[in-house]
Amino acid sequence: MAARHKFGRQTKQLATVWQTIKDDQSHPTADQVYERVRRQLPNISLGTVYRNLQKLVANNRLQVLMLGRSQHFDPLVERHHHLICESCDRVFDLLLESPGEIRPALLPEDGFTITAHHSAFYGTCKRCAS
Amino acid sequence: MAARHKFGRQTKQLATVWQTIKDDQSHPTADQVYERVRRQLPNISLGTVYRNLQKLVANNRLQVLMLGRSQHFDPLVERHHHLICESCDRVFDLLLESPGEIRPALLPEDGFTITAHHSAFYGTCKRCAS
DNA sequence: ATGTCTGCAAAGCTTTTGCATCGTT
DNA sequence: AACGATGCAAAAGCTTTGCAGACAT
Repeated sequence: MAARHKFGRQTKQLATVWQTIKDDQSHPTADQVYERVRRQLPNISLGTVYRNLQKLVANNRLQVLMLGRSQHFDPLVERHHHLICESCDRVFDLLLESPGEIRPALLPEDGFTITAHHSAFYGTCKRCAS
Repeated sequence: MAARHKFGRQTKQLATVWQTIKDDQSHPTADQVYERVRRQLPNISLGTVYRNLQKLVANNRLQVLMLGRSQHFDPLVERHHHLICESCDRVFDLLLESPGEIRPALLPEDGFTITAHHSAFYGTCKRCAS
């Protein structure tokens, strides 16, 4: 009944996954996290990495970004958007000045050229609200 | 070398896929298109549906929207955004008044409640541009 | 002691692909 | 006749899951 129950048990696998990703700005995939964590815990399994990443997402310590066919994990959980280079596939965080207002100064290295964008709005439709 | 070469051959599979989706606003997945097309061409294969959908995308007759783990196809190819009901998973098109300006009047049935949104901007980073 | 978490491997789901054959041009 | 498209089935890529044993509390 202690507060930490909601986070489940403290295992070295979970701790290592978190340590590996908490300051990472490269938006790694589960597999990339697996490869890095493996250097410290050679016996960890990919399934465990997935389960721990899910747990961190459920506890709001990570955000998931779906790109192509894979999930990318982002320790920046405040609402923000993404800049995706179609040439090297790197992903940059794009912070907002105020809701809906983009801060151009944060375009990476001041040199990102935007050629397309897409926005998705999530919520509840009229039919489901009633 | 005729102009129609760029569209490839005219097969009844391609024609049926197109007829099935061209006026559809429900953003069906490949599998949903397959199920509908199958009612007219019972022997069509899922692989053929995928190949024809790809062809229509390549010819700019369809747009792809990645949601969760699946591709959704949209015959509305002008730049627009999406409204996704998290309760029933329906997807609504959201047109723009001018680039970057959302037209609230188009919120489906005037009754869609937005709780979250995410934007992705695509382009070229400084490193790749040089 | 209890029940959660782990490693392993198998299965799942969506999408792609190899190949022999069919059908358009 | 030529070669692009099809059907079938297998494979691929990513993620989830069943299970028996290990571990945290």
